[in-house]
Amino acid sequence: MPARRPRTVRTRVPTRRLPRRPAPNAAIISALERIESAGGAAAVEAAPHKSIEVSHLDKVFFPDAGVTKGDVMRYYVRVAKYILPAIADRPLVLKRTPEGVNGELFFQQNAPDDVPDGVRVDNVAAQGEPQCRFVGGDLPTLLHLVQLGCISLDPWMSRIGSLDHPDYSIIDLDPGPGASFKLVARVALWVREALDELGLRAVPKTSGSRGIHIAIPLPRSTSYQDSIATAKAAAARVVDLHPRQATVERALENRPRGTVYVDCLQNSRGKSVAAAYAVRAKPDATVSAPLTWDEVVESLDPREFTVRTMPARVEQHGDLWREGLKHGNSASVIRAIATPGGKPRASAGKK
DNA sequence: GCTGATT
DNA sequence: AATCAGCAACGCGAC
DNA sequence: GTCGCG
Repeated sequence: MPARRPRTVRTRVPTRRLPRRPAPNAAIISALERIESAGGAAAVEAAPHKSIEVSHLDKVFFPDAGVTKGDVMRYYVRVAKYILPAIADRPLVLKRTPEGVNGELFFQQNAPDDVPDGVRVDNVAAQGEPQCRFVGGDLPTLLHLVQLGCISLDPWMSRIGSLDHPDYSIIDLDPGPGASFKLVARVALWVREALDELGLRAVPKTSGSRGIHIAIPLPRSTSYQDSIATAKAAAARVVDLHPRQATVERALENRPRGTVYVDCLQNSRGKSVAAAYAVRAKPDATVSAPLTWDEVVESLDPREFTVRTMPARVEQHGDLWREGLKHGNSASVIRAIATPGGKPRASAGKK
Protein backbone atom coordinates (compact mmCIF):
# COMPACT_ATOMS: atom_id res chain seq x y z
CA MET A 1 0.00 0.00 0.00
CA PRO A 2 1.43 3.32 -1.05
CA ALA A 3 2.42 5.31 1.91
CA ARG A 4 1.10 8.80 1.93
CA ARG A 5 3.64 10.89 0.25
CA PRO A 6 5.17 13.15 2.79
CA ARG A 7 5.38 16.75 1.89
CA THR A 8 8.67 17.04 0.15
CA VAL A 9 9.21 20.54 1.27
CA ARG A 10 8.86 20.51 4.94
CA THR A 11 8.45 24.03 6.04
CA ARG A 12 10.49 24.16 9.13
CA VAL A 13 8.63 26.28 11.53
CA PRO A 14 11.29 27.82 13.69
CA THR A 15 9.65 26.78 16.89
CA ARG A 16 12.98 26.07 18.45
CA ARG A 17 14.10 29.58 17.83
CA LEU A 18 11.10 31.15 19.36
CA PRO A 19 11.76 32.13 22.90
CA ARG A 20 10.79 29.12 24.94
CA ARG A 21 7.65 29.91 26.81
CA PRO A 22 8.67 30.24 30.42
CA ALA A 23 7.30 27.57 32.68
CA PRO A 24 4.18 28.76 34.42
CA ASN A 25 5.00 30.43 37.71
CA ALA A 26 8.72 30.42 36.88
CA ALA A 27 9.02 33.86 38.45
CA ILE A 28 7.52 32.64 41.70
CA ILE A 29 9.86 29.66 41.78
CA SER A 30 12.95 31.75 41.26
CA ALA A 31 11.77 34.27 43.83
CA LEU A 32 11.42 31.46 46.34
CA GLU A 33 14.92 30.23 45.46
CA ARG A 34 16.36 33.68 46.05
CA ILE A 35 14.59 34.03 49.36
CA GLU A 36 15.83 30.63 50.46
CA SER A 37 19.46 31.47 49.59
CA ALA A 38 19.28 34.83 51.28
CA GLY A 39 17.78 33.37 54.42
CA GLY A 40 15.39 35.21 56.67
CA ALA A 41 11.94 36.39 55.67
CA ALA A 42 10.55 38.06 52.58
CA ALA A 43 7.35 38.52 50.65
CA VAL A 44 6.67 36.54 47.50
CA GLU A 45 4.07 37.60 44.94
CA ALA A 46 2.12 34.34 44.79
CA ALA A 47 -0.55 35.83 42.53
CA PRO A 48 -0.86 39.24 40.88
CA HIS A 49 -0.94 41.81 43.67
CA LYS A 50 -1.09 39.06 46.28
CA SER A 51 2.09 38.86 48.29
CA ILE A 52 2.63 36.32 51.01
CA GLU A 53 5.26 36.56 53.73
CA VAL A 54 7.49 33.49 53.93
CA SER A 55 10.48 32.66 56.10
CA HIS A 56 12.98 29.94 57.03
CA LEU A 57 12.76 28.34 53.59
CA ASP A 58 16.03 26.53 54.20
CA LYS A 59 14.58 24.67 57.15
CA VAL A 60 14.87 20.97 56.46
CA PHE A 61 11.39 19.42 56.47
CA PHE A 62 12.53 15.95 55.35
CA PRO A 63 15.97 15.13 56.81
CA ASP A 64 16.21 11.74 55.04
CA ALA A 65 15.37 13.13 51.62
CA GLY A 66 17.08 16.48 52.24
CA VAL A 67 13.97 18.39 51.25
CA THR A 68 13.51 21.89 52.62
CA LYS A 69 10.47 24.00 53.29
CA GLY A 70 11.41 25.96 50.18
CA ASP A 71 11.46 22.74 48.17
CA VAL A 72 7.96 21.92 49.34
CA MET A 73 6.72 25.38 48.39
CA ARG A 74 8.33 25.14 44.96
CA TYR A 75 6.85 21.68 44.45
CA TYR A 76 3.38 23.05 45.09
CA VAL A 77 3.99 25.99 42.79
CA ARG A 78 5.02 23.58 40.04
CA VAL A 79 1.93 21.39 40.38
CA ALA A 80 -0.40 24.30 41.22
CA LYS A 81 -2.34 23.91 38.01
CA TYR A 82 -3.35 20.42 39.12
CA ILE A 83 -3.62 20.54 42.88
CA LEU A 84 -5.48 23.84 43.16
CA PRO A 85 -8.60 22.51 41.38
CA ALA A 86 -8.44 19.44 43.60
CA ILE A 87 -8.77 21.53 46.76
CA ALA A 88 -10.79 24.44 45.38
CA ASP A 89 -13.59 25.62 47.66
CA ARG A 90 -12.89 22.88 50.17
CA PRO A 91 -12.30 23.54 53.86
CA LEU A 92 -8.86 22.24 54.76
CA VAL A 93 -7.86 20.25 57.81
CA LEU A 94 -4.39 21.42 58.72
CA LYS A 95 -1.86 18.81 59.75
CA ARG A 96 1.08 20.88 60.92
CA THR A 97 4.72 19.95 61.45
CA PRO A 98 6.55 23.29 61.77
CA GLU A 99 9.77 21.49 62.74
CA GLY A 100 9.63 19.06 59.84
CA VAL A 101 8.40 15.48 59.60
CA ASN A 102 10.42 14.32 62.59
CA GLY A 103 9.12 17.12 64.76
CA GLU A 104 5.93 17.37 66.72
CA LEU A 105 2.67 17.08 64.82
CA PHE A 106 -0.60 18.81 65.58
CA PHE A 107 -3.90 19.32 63.82
CA GLN A 108 -5.76 22.54 63.33
CA GLN A 109 -9.20 23.17 61.92
CA ASN A 110 -9.93 26.76 62.84
CA ALA A 111 -8.16 29.66 61.21
CA PRO A 112 -7.07 32.62 63.33
CA ASP A 113 -9.28 35.71 63.46
CA ASP A 114 -7.16 37.48 60.99
CA VAL A 115 -5.08 35.96 58.30
CA PRO A 116 -2.78 37.73 55.83
CA ASP A 117 -4.35 39.52 52.91
CA GLY A 118 -4.86 37.12 50.01
CA VAL A 119 -5.41 34.08 52.19
CA ARG A 120 -8.84 32.55 51.79
CA VAL A 121 -10.96 31.66 54.78
CA ASP A 122 -14.69 31.13 55.10
CA ASN A 123 -17.26 30.36 57.73
CA VAL A 124 -18.02 26.70 58.10
CA ALA A 125 -20.78 25.58 60.39
CA ALA A 126 -19.27 22.71 62.32
CA GLN A 127 -21.54 21.92 65.23
CA GLY A 128 -23.19 25.02 66.55
CA GLU A 129 -21.42 28.27 65.77
CA PRO A 130 -19.83 28.70 62.36
CA GLN A 131 -16.07 28.53 62.50
CA CYS A 132 -13.53 30.28 60.37
CA ARG A 133 -11.67 27.75 58.23
CA PHE A 134 -8.95 27.88 55.60
CA VAL A 135 -10.33 27.17 52.15
CA GLY A 136 -8.23 25.88 49.25
CA GLY A 137 -8.08 26.87 45.62
CA ASP A 138 -5.48 29.60 45.26
CA LEU A 139 -1.72 29.81 45.44
CA PRO A 140 -1.35 32.56 48.06
CA THR A 141 -3.38 30.49 50.52
CA LEU A 142 -1.44 27.35 49.68
CA LEU A 143 1.95 28.99 50.22
CA HIS A 144 0.78 30.54 53.47
CA LEU A 145 -0.22 27.09 54.74
CA VAL A 146 3.20 25.66 53.91
CA GLN A 147 4.69 28.65 55.69
CA LEU A 148 2.68 27.60 58.76
CA GLY A 149 4.20 24.13 58.56
CA CYS A 150 1.54 22.27 56.58
CA ILE A 151 3.16 19.68 54.38
CA SER A 152 0.09 17.74 53.37
CA LEU A 153 -3.12 19.37 52.16
CA ASP A 154 -6.19 17.62 53.44
CA PRO A 155 -9.50 18.81 52.03
CA TRP A 156 -13.04 17.97 52.98
CA MET A 157 -14.94 15.78 50.53
CA SER A 158 -17.53 18.56 50.20
CA ARG A 159 -17.24 22.20 49.24
CA ILE A 160 -18.30 25.64 50.40
CA GLY A 161 -21.91 26.07 49.32
CA SER A 162 -22.74 22.37 49.65
CA LEU A 163 -20.90 21.31 52.75
CA ASP A 164 -23.30 18.45 53.48
CA HIS A 165 -22.85 16.89 50.05
CA PRO A 166 -19.55 15.17 49.33
CA ASP A 167 -18.67 14.90 45.67
CA TYR A 168 -16.56 11.81 46.07
CA SER A 169 -16.28 8.88 48.42
CA ILE A 170 -12.90 7.45 49.39
CA ILE A 171 -11.93 3.86 49.93
CA ASP A 172 -8.56 3.78 51.66
CA LEU A 173 -6.49 0.62 51.16
CA ASP A 174 -4.01 0.36 53.98
CA PRO A 175 -1.59 -2.57 54.01
CA GLY A 176 -1.01 -4.13 57.41
CA PRO A 177 2.35 -5.58 58.45
CA GLY A 178 3.39 -8.24 55.98
CA ALA A 179 1.24 -6.90 53.15
CA SER A 180 3.09 -5.70 50.07
CA PHE A 181 2.22 -2.86 47.77
CA LYS A 182 1.59 -5.46 45.14
CA LEU A 183 -1.15 -6.95 47.30
CA VAL A 184 -2.61 -3.47 47.79
CA ALA A 185 -2.74 -3.16 44.01
CA ARG A 186 -4.49 -6.52 43.71
CA VAL A 187 -7.07 -5.49 46.28
CA ALA A 188 -7.53 -2.20 44.45
CA LEU A 189 -8.37 -4.11 41.31
CA TRP A 190 -10.88 -6.23 43.24
CA VAL A 191 -12.46 -3.04 44.53
CA ARG A 192 -12.71 -1.82 40.99
CA GLU A 193 -14.44 -5.05 40.00
CA ALA A 194 -16.86 -4.78 42.91
CA LEU A 195 -17.67 -1.20 41.97
CA ASP A 196 -18.10 -2.25 38.39
CA GLU A 197 -20.62 -4.88 39.44
CA LEU A 198 -22.48 -2.17 41.29
CA GLY A 199 -22.41 0.03 38.19
CA LEU A 200 -19.89 2.56 39.53
CA ARG A 201 -16.65 4.01 38.24
CA ALA A 202 -13.74 5.17 40.35
CA VAL A 203 -10.19 6.49 40.12
CA PRO A 204 -7.09 5.44 42.05
CA LYS A 205 -4.14 7.32 43.50
CA THR A 206 -1.26 6.37 45.74
CA SER A 207 -1.84 7.41 49.32
CA GLY A 208 1.70 8.69 49.47
CA SER A 209 3.15 5.87 51.51
CA ARG A 210 2.26 2.22 50.98
CA GLY A 211 -1.45 2.45 50.27
CA ILE A 212 -3.91 3.31 47.55
CA HIS A 213 -6.91 5.62 47.71
CA ILE A 214 -9.85 4.96 45.42
CA ALA A 215 -12.21 7.86 44.79
CA ILE A 216 -15.78 7.22 43.70
CA PRO A 217 -17.28 10.34 42.10
CA LEU A 218 -20.70 11.04 43.58
CA PRO A 219 -23.67 12.69 41.91
CA ARG A 220 -24.94 16.03 43.20
CA SER A 221 -26.63 16.12 46.56
CA THR A 222 -25.37 12.77 47.79
CA SER A 223 -25.33 12.69 51.59
CA TYR A 224 -22.32 11.66 53.67
CA GLN A 225 -24.40 8.75 54.87
CA ASP A 226 -24.93 7.48 51.35
CA SER A 227 -21.27 8.09 50.56
CA ILE A 228 -20.26 5.77 53.40
CA ALA A 229 -22.86 3.18 52.46
CA THR A 230 -21.57 3.10 48.91
CA ALA A 231 -17.96 2.58 49.95
CA LYS A 232 -19.01 -0.06 52.45
CA ALA A 233 -20.98 -2.00 49.87
CA ALA A 234 -17.91 -2.34 47.67
CA ALA A 235 -15.64 -3.13 50.62
CA ALA A 236 -17.95 -5.81 51.95
CA ARG A 237 -18.06 -7.50 48.57
CA VAL A 238 -14.25 -7.58 48.30
CA VAL A 239 -13.79 -8.97 51.80
CA ASP A 240 -16.49 -11.53 51.11
CA LEU A 241 -14.63 -12.81 48.07
CA HIS A 242 -11.06 -12.43 49.40
CA PRO A 243 -11.08 -12.75 53.18
CA ARG A 244 -7.44 -13.81 53.29
CA GLN A 245 -6.25 -10.68 51.55
CA ALA A 246 -8.68 -7.97 52.65
CA THR A 247 -10.36 -6.97 55.89
CA VAL A 248 -12.67 -4.25 57.17
CA GLU A 249 -11.60 -4.92 60.74
CA ARG A 250 -10.39 -1.73 62.35
CA ALA A 251 -8.83 -3.07 65.49
CA LEU A 252 -5.22 -3.68 64.54
CA GLU A 253 -4.98 -6.83 66.63
CA ASN A 254 -8.03 -8.37 64.99
CA ARG A 255 -6.69 -7.99 61.48
CA PRO A 256 -5.29 -11.14 59.96
CA ARG A 257 -1.61 -10.67 59.30
CA GLY A 258 -0.69 -9.77 55.76
CA THR A 259 -4.11 -8.34 54.93
CA VAL A 260 -5.03 -5.01 53.45
CA TYR A 261 -7.37 -2.92 55.56
CA VAL A 262 -10.21 -1.56 53.45
CA ASP A 263 -11.16 1.63 55.27
CA CYS A 264 -14.46 3.24 54.33
CA LEU A 265 -14.96 5.32 57.43
CA GLN A 266 -13.19 8.46 56.31
CA ASN A 267 -16.31 9.59 54.52
CA SER A 268 -18.04 11.74 57.08
CA ARG A 269 -18.48 15.46 57.44
CA GLY A 270 -15.44 17.27 58.73
CA LYS A 271 -13.08 14.45 57.85
CA SER A 272 -10.47 14.72 55.17
CA VAL A 273 -8.15 12.66 53.04
CA ALA A 274 -4.90 13.98 51.59
CA ALA A 275 -5.52 15.62 48.25
CA ALA A 276 -4.26 14.21 45.00
CA TYR A 277 -0.79 15.72 44.37
CA ALA A 278 -0.32 16.50 48.08
CA VAL A 279 3.02 15.85 49.76
CA ARG A 280 2.76 13.49 52.72
CA ALA A 281 4.41 14.09 56.05
CA LYS A 282 6.45 10.89 55.89
CA PRO A 283 10.24 10.62 55.91
CA ASP A 284 10.75 10.21 52.18
CA ALA A 285 8.80 13.18 50.84
CA THR A 286 6.45 11.07 48.78
CA VAL A 287 3.40 12.43 47.06
CA SER A 288 -0.17 11.27 46.61
CA ALA A 289 -0.03 10.45 42.92
CA PRO A 290 -3.04 9.90 40.67
CA LEU A 291 -2.77 6.63 38.79
CA THR A 292 -4.36 5.03 35.77
CA TRP A 293 -5.87 1.60 36.35
CA ASP A 294 -3.27 0.26 33.95
CA GLU A 295 -0.59 1.48 36.29
CA VAL A 296 -2.27 -0.31 39.18
CA VAL A 297 -2.10 -3.48 37.11
CA GLU A 298 1.62 -2.81 36.75
CA SER A 299 1.94 -2.42 40.56
CA LEU A 300 4.18 0.62 40.48
CA ASP A 301 6.28 1.45 43.51
CA PRO A 302 4.63 4.43 45.20
CA ARG A 303 8.01 5.76 46.24
CA GLU A 304 8.59 6.59 42.64
CA PHE A 305 6.41 9.61 43.23
CA THR A 306 8.26 12.17 45.31
CA VAL A 307 8.48 15.91 45.67
CA ARG A 308 11.41 15.83 43.27
CA THR A 309 9.94 13.56 40.59
CA MET A 310 6.25 14.44 40.52
CA PRO A 311 6.40 17.66 38.48
CA ALA A 312 7.89 15.83 35.49
CA ARG A 313 5.34 13.06 35.77
CA VAL A 314 2.49 15.50 36.04
CA GLU A 315 3.71 17.36 33.01
CA GLN A 316 3.63 14.20 30.89
CA HIS A 317 0.67 12.57 32.47
CA GLY A 318 -1.76 15.48 32.44
CA ASP A 319 -4.55 16.01 34.86
CA LEU A 320 -5.47 12.42 35.60
CA TRP A 321 -7.34 13.38 38.70
CA ARG A 322 -9.70 15.98 37.31
CA GLU A 323 -10.34 13.83 34.25
CA GLY A 324 -11.08 10.79 36.39
CA LEU A 325 -13.53 12.58 38.63
CA LYS A 326 -15.43 14.04 35.70
CA HIS A 327 -17.43 10.89 35.15
CA GLY A 328 -20.51 11.31 37.25
CA ASN A 329 -21.92 8.11 38.68
CA SER A 330 -25.63 7.56 38.57
CA ALA A 331 -27.73 8.98 41.40
CA SER A 332 -30.22 6.14 41.14
CA VAL A 333 -27.45 3.54 41.44
CA ILE A 334 -26.10 5.24 44.56
CA ARG A 335 -29.57 5.48 46.01
CA ALA A 336 -30.22 1.80 45.37
CA ILE A 337 -26.96 0.81 47.05
CA ALA A 338 -27.50 3.06 50.04
CA THR A 339 -31.17 2.30 50.62
CA PRO A 340 -31.80 -0.54 53.07
CA GLY A 341 -33.52 -3.29 51.14
CA GLY A 342 -32.29 -2.01 47.85
CA LYS A 343 -29.04 -3.86 48.07
CA PRO A 344 -28.70 -5.73 51.34
CA ARG A 345 -25.13 -6.44 52.25
CA ALA A 346 -23.14 -3.87 54.13
CA SER A 347 -25.06 -2.48 57.09
CA ALA A 348 -26.97 -5.40 58.45
CA GLY A 349 -27.04 -3.80 61.88
CA LYS A 350 -28.94 -0.63 62.69
CA LYS A 351 -32.55 -1.58 63.34
C1' DG B 1 4.82 28.90 63.45
C1' DC B 2 2.28 31.84 65.89
C1' DT B 3 -0.73 33.80 69.47
C1' DG B 4 -2.05 34.90 73.88
C1' DA B 5 -1.40 34.11 78.79
C1' DT B 6 1.75 33.60 82.55
C1' DT B 7 6.16 34.39 85.00
C1' DA C 1 11.71 39.66 77.92
C1' DA C 2 11.38 34.90 78.25
C1' DT C 3 8.57 30.75 78.60
C1' DC C 4 4.76 27.99 77.63
C1' DA C 5 0.45 25.74 76.24
C1' DG C 6 -2.73 25.32 72.60
C1' DC C 7 -3.60 24.47 68.06
C1' DA C 8 -9.51 18.60 65.67
C1' DA C 9 -12.94 15.51 65.77
C1' DC C 10 -16.32 11.88 65.19
C1' DG C 11 -18.37 7.52 63.97
C1' DC C 12 -17.69 3.09 64.63
C1' DG C 13 -17.39 -1.63 66.68
C1' DA C 14 -15.31 -4.23 70.53
C1' DC C 15 -15.41 -4.41 75.20
C1' DG D 1 -20.51 4.03 78.64
C1' DT D 2 -15.65 3.97 77.36
C1' DC D 3 -11.71 2.70 74.52
C1' DG D 4 -9.05 2.24 70.44
C1' DC D 5 -8.84 3.27 65.82
C1' DG D 6 -8.21 6.01 61.68
